[in-house]
Amino acid sequence: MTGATPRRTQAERRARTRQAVLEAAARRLSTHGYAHLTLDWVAGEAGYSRGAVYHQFAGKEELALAVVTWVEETWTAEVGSPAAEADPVDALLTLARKHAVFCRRDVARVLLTLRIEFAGQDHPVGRAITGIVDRLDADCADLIAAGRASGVIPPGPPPRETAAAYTSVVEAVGIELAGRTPYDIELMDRAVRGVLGLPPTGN
Amino acid sequence: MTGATPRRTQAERRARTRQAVLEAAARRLSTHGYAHLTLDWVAGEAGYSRGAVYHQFAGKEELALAVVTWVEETWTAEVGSPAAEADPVDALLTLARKHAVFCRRDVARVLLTLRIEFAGQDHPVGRAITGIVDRLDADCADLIAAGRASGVIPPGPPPRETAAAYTSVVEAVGIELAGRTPYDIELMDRAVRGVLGLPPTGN
DNA sequence: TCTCGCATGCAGACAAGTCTGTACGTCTCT
DNA sequence: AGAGACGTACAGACTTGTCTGCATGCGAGA
Repeated sequence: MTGATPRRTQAERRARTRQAVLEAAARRLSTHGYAHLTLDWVAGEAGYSRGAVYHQFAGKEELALAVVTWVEETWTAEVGSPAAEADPVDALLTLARKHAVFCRRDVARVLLTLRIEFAGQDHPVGRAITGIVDRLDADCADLIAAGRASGVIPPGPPPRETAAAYTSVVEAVGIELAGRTPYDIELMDRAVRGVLGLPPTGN
Repeated sequence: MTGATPRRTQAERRARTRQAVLEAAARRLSTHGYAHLTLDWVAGEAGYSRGAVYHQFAGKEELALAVVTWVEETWTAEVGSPAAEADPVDALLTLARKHAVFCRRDVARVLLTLRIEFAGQDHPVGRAITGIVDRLDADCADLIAAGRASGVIPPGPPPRETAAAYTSVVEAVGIELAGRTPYDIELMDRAVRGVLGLPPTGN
């Protein structure tokens, strides 16, 4: 029995189930949000029952938090880390472009959807999202301040406000133009350059 | 005898109740979304019971739709109409600035919240929102095309995509920097100019 | 102007549906 | 055979929508 037999180890079986549930939940969260996320739908979509979901995750909230950390790790690997360059301008422009590419996937909406849904509330999922966004905002503010200090970024509003505008613009353009290649990247570039005060055609 | 006297006509009484319910629902929708909107909370916040809400509106969905049309009318009066100018560039820049001012109010988030919540679904409330947004997108696309034709807006991606980027940027910056005067308007200007391909400092 | 009958605004109780979380049984792997 | 993965039945909580009853405003007639 060496062929495609469903002969799996317990750990592999568990990991496979967990991943299937995680992806189904991410897909549902990105389009319907947390409130409309029913564990019955997630389990069925993943090919299991609710019992399996509860065996893998403590509950609905834990599942959503797992999705958030999973998406964040994916985002950091594909967007955040590649954009860690020396030059602040390059870093900010690269981050924006990479994010536009990242948004071509359906799960990219998860963070935006949950952030909007839990804005102004005190919920563990909302806190996780704001923690991620706040860190990103702070990093971008530092980059902007450094760029202003070295002269590669023209002066303007305070770094915190400029960074807030930068991240919100990156998020919005990425989601709104998701998949409309190649205009998603071009318009992302335009918007970011505008916020930072850079000249239109610098590439 | 304007507030203390409970001697009011029926029509006035009805209008007062309806407005109180409408405002409470708008506040809740902007921060918690449709799914977390409980009629019990709305009624209590407005100073009535659920029976009053059901007497004024056919149900939860009708209430949300009424909030949407109310917010849209307010937005059109304060943002859309004042921005109807002859010059496309002035119209787009004025619209963005007026929207930044509009976003300083708490109910401004309603359209964004509901749009995100019902994205990718088939729901009457979602359809109402997308209808509003689509009309605005189309109008902005026409403005951009006209501006390109007359030469006041430099060439770039197709008007539809540029308009989508424009509206999403206006929405995002307005919400994210709501109230941070005067940087909300300045960064709104920067972002919009960037999307349209206009030079940074033209004011 | 007073009063009576009707319509309307509004509150509370009730029924029905939905979802979460838990308990327990079954099957598969070690 | 024991342990873990998974399915199913059940209880509890929450919300929507409806229905009934009471209070208040409005118009007609004496």
